Amino acid sequence: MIAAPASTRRAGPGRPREFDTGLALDRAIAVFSERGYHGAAISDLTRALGLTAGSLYKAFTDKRGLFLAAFDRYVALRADRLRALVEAAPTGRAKIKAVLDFYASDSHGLDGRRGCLVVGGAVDLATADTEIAARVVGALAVNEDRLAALVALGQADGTIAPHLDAALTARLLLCVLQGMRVVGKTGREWAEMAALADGALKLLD
Amino acid sequence: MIAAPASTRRAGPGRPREFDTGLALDRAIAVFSERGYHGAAISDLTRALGLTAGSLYKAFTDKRGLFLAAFDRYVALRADRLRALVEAAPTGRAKIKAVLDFYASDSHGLDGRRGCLVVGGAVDLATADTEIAARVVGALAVNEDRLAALVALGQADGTIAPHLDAALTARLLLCVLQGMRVVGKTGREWAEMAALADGALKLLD
DNA sequence: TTGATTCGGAAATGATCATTTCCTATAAGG
DNA sequence: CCTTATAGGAAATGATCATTTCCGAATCAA
Repeated sequence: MIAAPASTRRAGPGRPREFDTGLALDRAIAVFSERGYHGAAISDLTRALGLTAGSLYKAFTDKRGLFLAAFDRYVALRADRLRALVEAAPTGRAKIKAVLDFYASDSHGLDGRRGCLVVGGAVDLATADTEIAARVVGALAVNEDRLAALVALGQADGTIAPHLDAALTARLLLCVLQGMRVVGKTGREWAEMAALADGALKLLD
Repeated sequence: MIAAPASTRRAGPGRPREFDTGLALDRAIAVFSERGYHGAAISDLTRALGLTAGSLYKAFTDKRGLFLAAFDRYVALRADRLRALVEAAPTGRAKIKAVLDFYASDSHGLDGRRGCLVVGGAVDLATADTEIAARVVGALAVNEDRLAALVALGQADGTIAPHLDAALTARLLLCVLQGMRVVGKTGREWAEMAALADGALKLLD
C-alpha cells in the first residue's frame, strides 16, 4: 500500500493528525539545511519536529520521503516569496536587483550559515540519488529561466544593455546567487552580502 | 600518544608503509567529494583506497583525520596548479581569466559532478565542526585575497578598469567560482562553463 | 454502538557505522 | 640476534542508524 502524500491527505476515516505538516516540514528544512541529508539523523529530526519516529514514518514514509517533502516545500515557499518581490519591482533591472537582495539577505548571518537546501541536496546527493538530483537540476533550471526572462524584460524596458546574451547573463547571475549561498555558509555580515548583490548588477551593463 | 601527521612521517624504526600516502589521499578526495563527509562510509574509503580499516586508522587516526588530510592535500594541490597557470598568464586580466577557465574546466562533466571538497566541507560541516569550518573559511579567504591581488595587478597594468573596488570585485569573482562548482554538480558541458568564465570577465570592465 | 481506519508513541529490530583488538610481518638500532 | 616500533589485516566491538512493531487513542461511516 502506498501512503498518500502529506499534502493530499483528505479528512477520511481514522484519527486525525495532531501536528501541522507545514510546520513540521519547516523544521525539517532547518535540520536538513544545516546538517545535510546524511548528517541529519532520524533522532535529530524527531527531536526538532517534536514527533516520535512512528508518527514521522506514518506521515512521510521514509527519511528520503521527508527530505523530498521538505525539499519541495523549501523550493515552493521560496519561489512564492521571490515572486512577490519580483512583481513589486518596477523594471527588469529592479526585479533582478530584488532577486539578488533576496539571496543576499538569506545568505548572511545565521540563516546564511544554515545554508540552502538545494545546494545541500546538490552536494550531498547529486551522484547518489537520481531522483533528488533531477529535482536539483529542475530547481536550478527554473531559477535560470526566470532570470533569463527578467533579463529580456529589462532589455525590453531599456534598463538592461540590449546587446547582452540574455541566457548567458542569466546563467552568470545564477552562479553568483549559488556562490553567495556557499560563501554565506562561512558566516558573513549583511552589508557584505548586500554589496555583492549591488556589484553583481554590473553584469547587466 | 599522538600519531605523527602522515606527511611528516620519517623513516624511523618499525615496518615501513606499503602504500603511497599521496595516492591514498587522492582517492579519499574523490570519495569525500562525491559522497560528502557523512555519506562516505569507512567501508567506501577502505575499498577505494585499497586499505583495511586497521591500516587506515593507523595512518590517519580517524575518519575525521583522513578528511582533514584529504582536505589539506586538495587545497594544496589545487593551489599549486592554479599558481602555475596564473604565473604563465601575462596580464592581470589574463591571470583572472586563467583562474576562471581553471574552475570552468573542473566544473564540467564528471569532475564537475564529483564536486569540490571545499564546497562539500562548507555544506556538510560548517555548522557541526568548528575546525573544519575554520579551514573552509581559510581556503575561501586565501582564494579571495589572491583574486584581489590579481585585480589590483590588472588595474596597475591597465587591463582592468581602474575605478573598480578591488576587494568587492574579488568577492564577486569568488561567488562566481563557487557558484560554478555548485552548478557543475548538475552535469554541464565544457562549452557552457567556458562561456560562463568568459562572461564573468565583464566584472572587470 | 460497532467496525474500519489512521494516529501517537514507546520499545524492539536488524543493519550499518566508526573504531578497536589482536596477531603476524617487517623494518631499524644496539 | 634481540628489542623496539610500526604496518597489514581479519575479526570483534559497541554505538548509532533507519525502520518496524505493537498497542492504546481518536475519528468516521454505518
